[in-house]
This record gives sequence, structure tokens and C-alpha cells, in this order.
Amino acid sequence: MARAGLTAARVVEAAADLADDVGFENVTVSALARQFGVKDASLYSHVKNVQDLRTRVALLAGGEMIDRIGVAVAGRAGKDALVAFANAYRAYALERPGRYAATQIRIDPAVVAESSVFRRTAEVTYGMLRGYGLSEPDLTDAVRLLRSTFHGYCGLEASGGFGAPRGVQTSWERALDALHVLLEHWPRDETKAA
Amino acid sequence: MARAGLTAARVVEAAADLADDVGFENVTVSALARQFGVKDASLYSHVKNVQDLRTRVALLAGGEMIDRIGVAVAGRAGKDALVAFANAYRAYALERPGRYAATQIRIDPAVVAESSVFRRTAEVTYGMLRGYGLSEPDLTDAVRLLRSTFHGYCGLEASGGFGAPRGVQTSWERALDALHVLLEHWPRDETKAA
DNA sequence: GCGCAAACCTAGGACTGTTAGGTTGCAGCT
DNA sequence: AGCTGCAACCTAACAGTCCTAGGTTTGCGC
Repeated sequence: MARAGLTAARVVEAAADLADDVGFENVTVSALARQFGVKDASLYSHVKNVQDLRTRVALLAGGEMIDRIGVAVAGRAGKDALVAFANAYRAYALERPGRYAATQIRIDPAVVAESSVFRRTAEVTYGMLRGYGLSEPDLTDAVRLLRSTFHGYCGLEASGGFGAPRGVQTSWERALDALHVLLEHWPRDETKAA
Repeated sequence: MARAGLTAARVVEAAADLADDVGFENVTVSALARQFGVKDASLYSHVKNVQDLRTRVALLAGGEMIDRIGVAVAGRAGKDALVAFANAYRAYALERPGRYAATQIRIDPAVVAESSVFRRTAEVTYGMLRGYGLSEPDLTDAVRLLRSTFHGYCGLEASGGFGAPRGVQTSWERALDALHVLLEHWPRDETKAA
């Protein structure tokens, strides 16, 4: 019988595609094996367990996402950069819902440490804010606020949390306007508290 | 044999407690039955299926949460109200992580329509913003931004998303300062777009 | 063409979700 | 006290999922 030609990378990518199709919480070892026309047990040569599989999908998605964002913000500054970052973020979340959901799971700190995804994400995010002239610790606070807002907005949008008729796209643009104003009027931390 | 005295409400409450203990995604029919010293099948007299169980936990948690928030913001306005709302929100998320996680699941719109939780949530949230003098559609945009930010912040905090040493509590307070400034400088929608 | 590592399989155990249908305890009525 | 009915609870069974242990095959490098 012809072999499926499985490989760790191929399995993870298929899992990511499956997540976009049926939702991240529904990517199961069995379903994945079915896609390849292979028995469940065969996947365990390439992936330790479901936990491991999900972590890998998360890292794949996180890498793809920050790459797209990085391209979008390249050569931009100030509000231009903010909007480009935010729109690339949201576009990814809407286009690849399963992969985006994967990026939200808790990941083992040991894995985080040896992956480049988080470093790149931090670099791009801090870089985007460069034009606003913030310095630590305000910078960290601002990054956290922005991440929270993007994360929260896309999460609520994806889960149908916005019931009112007002257009979600319009609200998003308004939110970006507001965040831009906010970054320009950022209440500076006089106390330099740690 | 002495009966456990199960009831739909009691089952749901136990499920919520279990969620706070072991995480919402780990509340399972079997585990719940074990807690009551009862067979799995017995629970199906009180709850349609896991989906139904989770939805009920979500509604319970959502109700508890908005009640606590409502008490916190009562009699306050402006920044006072904003801070009270936000702190009550975050406190609930931190104290009852399982219940809070439950509030984030997607809920059948039919259920949403006939539950009072969402109406109350909207009332309290819009009420909190009254002092800032916003009017529609800016009001809806601001509500969405705030909800997203709180939701996103607590989600990231709970999943360990804040790696840097800067205190999470301090960043939170700074974020509230910033949001207050933002609401006072809200970029008005001149076009009255829908 | 031989060997070996990787790819894939069979078999099976443990847990979870769910249904169908049976039994039993308890409240209230007579 | 005895009956009755309903709700609480049970047994039995099946399907799906995760995972392990150990066996077989395929294809690539020599």
C-alpha cells in the first residue's frame, strides 16, 4: 500500500488546516489520522501526544502571524504602523480562525524559551510603537494594553460576541483611531515604578 | 441507598465549582458524576448533554459576574465607575477562573435571546459610560473597545501571556488610567456612519 | 541486493459521551 | 398503612478518543 509520507511538519500543517476547517478544539488525533488515511497510532511517531500537536500548531500559527504582521508594518511609523499591525493581526484571525485559536492556548514556558516566535513578536510589537516616543515602563504597559485589545476584540468577534447592528469593521476602525489618540496622550509614569 | 438529591441547579453549580478547581475544559460528565458519587448516566436527567451543561455554567457565571460588577459601579460615575467596573471584572476572572472561562464560550443565540444576563450586562456597561458624555454610535464603539480590552487582558493574564517582569497589577492600573484618558479624548464620529 | 531506520500497522486498555430501558425511593393522597 | 406516580438513580451497551507496546513493511544508502 502506498504510504502517506507523513512527517512531523506535514502532520502539524494538516492539523492547522483541519483547525481552520472544523475549529481548533475539534482537531483530534483520530480526525487527523482519517485525513491521511492512516491509523491513529501512526501519528505518534511524529508527535508526542495531543498536547504536543496543539503546541506545534500554536507555534506554526504564531510564526505565520507575526511574519505577516512584520511585513505589514515594515517601513511604517506612528499611526500608519499601528493600523497596519492591527489590520494584519485581525485579518489573520479572521482568515485562519483555527490557527488563530491555537495561538491562544497556554504554552509550556520551556518551549517558549527556545522558540523564536515570541522574541520576534516582541520585537515587531515594540518596534511598531517606536514612533510614539514612549519609554519603559510605559512601553511595556502600552504593549500589554494593545495586545489585550487586539486579542480581546478578535476573540469576541470570532465568538459572535458583538450583537448590536453597528458594523464590526467600523467599530474596529474607530477603536484604532481611539488607540492612536491614546498613545499620543499616554499618561506618563512619573514614579518610574517597577 | 441514600440519594444524592441531584437537581439541575445543583449539578450546574457543582460543575462551576469543578471548573474553578480543574479548569473549565476539564469539567466532564464523568468527573461531575464522580463528585456526586453517582453514575454518569444519572446526570442526563438534569442536563441534556455536555454542551447544555457548559452553556448553563456560562450563564450562571455571567450572571454572578455582572451582579458583582453592578454592585461595584452603583453610585459611581466617570473614572470611579470605570475603575470599579474593571476591577470587579478582573477580580471575578482571577477568583473564579473556571467560571470566567465559561463566560467566553460561544452561546446559542436562541439561548442568549431568552436570558436576562446579556441585557443586564449591556445595561450596566452602557451605564458605566454615562459620565463620559458619549452618544451613539460612539457609545457602542467605546463599549466594544472596553469589553475587548478587559476580556483580552484577563485572558492573557490567565494564560500566562505576560512574560516581562513588570507587575501585571501595575500595568493594569496604567491601562485603566490610559482608558480613562482615551474616553475623555474620544475621537468623535463626525460622519455619523452606521 | 542488503540492511536499517523510518513509516506504518494490529491489538488492546482506559476514559468519556450518550442512549435505552429498568428499578427504587419519596411525597402526597386516600 | 397502603397505594400511586414521578423523579432520581441504576445497569448495560456502544461509539469515539487518547495512548502504549510491540510487530511488519517500505524505501533509501551503500
